[in-house]
Amino acid sequence: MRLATWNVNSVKARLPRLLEWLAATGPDVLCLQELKVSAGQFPHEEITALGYEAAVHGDGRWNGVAVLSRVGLADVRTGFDGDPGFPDEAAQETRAVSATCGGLRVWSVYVPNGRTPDDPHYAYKLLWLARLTEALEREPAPLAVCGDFNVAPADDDVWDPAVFAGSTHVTKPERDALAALRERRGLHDIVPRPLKGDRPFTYWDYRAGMFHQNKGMRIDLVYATEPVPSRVTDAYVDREARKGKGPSDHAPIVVDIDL
DNA sequence: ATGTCATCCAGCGGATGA
Repeated sequence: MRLATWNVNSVKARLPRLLEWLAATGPDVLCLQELKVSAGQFPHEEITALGYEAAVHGDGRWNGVAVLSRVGLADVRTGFDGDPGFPDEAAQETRAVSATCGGLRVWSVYVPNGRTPDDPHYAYKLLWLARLTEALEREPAPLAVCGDFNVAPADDDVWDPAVFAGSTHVTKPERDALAALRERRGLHDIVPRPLKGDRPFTYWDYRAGMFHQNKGMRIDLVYATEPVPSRVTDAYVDREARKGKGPSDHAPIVVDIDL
């Protein structure tokens, strides 16, 4: 199985590149984040034409996630029990969707950004991760949780730790929340190889030539329970998809698994 | 690093979020 995840930063703006990438790369399952469309506006026709079914959770301008599959799409669930919402429980955002694809339970998640550690969105981010952890404990195996976690798990996962000192994505509470999520459900971090450079960054800010200088971050992650990690035959960040005209600011991760 | 991008609402630019 070829499993992939990609924050496309608007499925509408990225559609030509997404379709081209799907045809060229041929993932069996693709998790998408930051669709920025309602479920009704999702380009189902174009995706279906390439042989994929899509489970979509989106409500408009922000967020939005999907699971695309060409190996079956069953037991689709949008959101999860305990999703805290912001600014209150009732204002749930479209940040998680899950489905069973070819025997694998797959989640596509878009963790809240957090903005700054003193912002209410930061507390929301930590609560959201805690509630996600609880929801994942109720999920069957084998399980893969893929997406934009908006946390760099270690200092090596940012281009210069000094630049990020004290800012969101690298704080201890965020990293602890991520570690708890992994440990409580037995999830393993499937670290992809970079196609260039020594570290598998997945995100580079649009500004200041950050991609060109490889000043990136590893904030998109693929977590999976055994036996998936021990059956990975290859995993890489497709930095080619970050190049050229009109890219997302994130690159896809591609994982090949001999299930 | 704060150099861009996408979106919305209102209307061709500013606010918002990342």
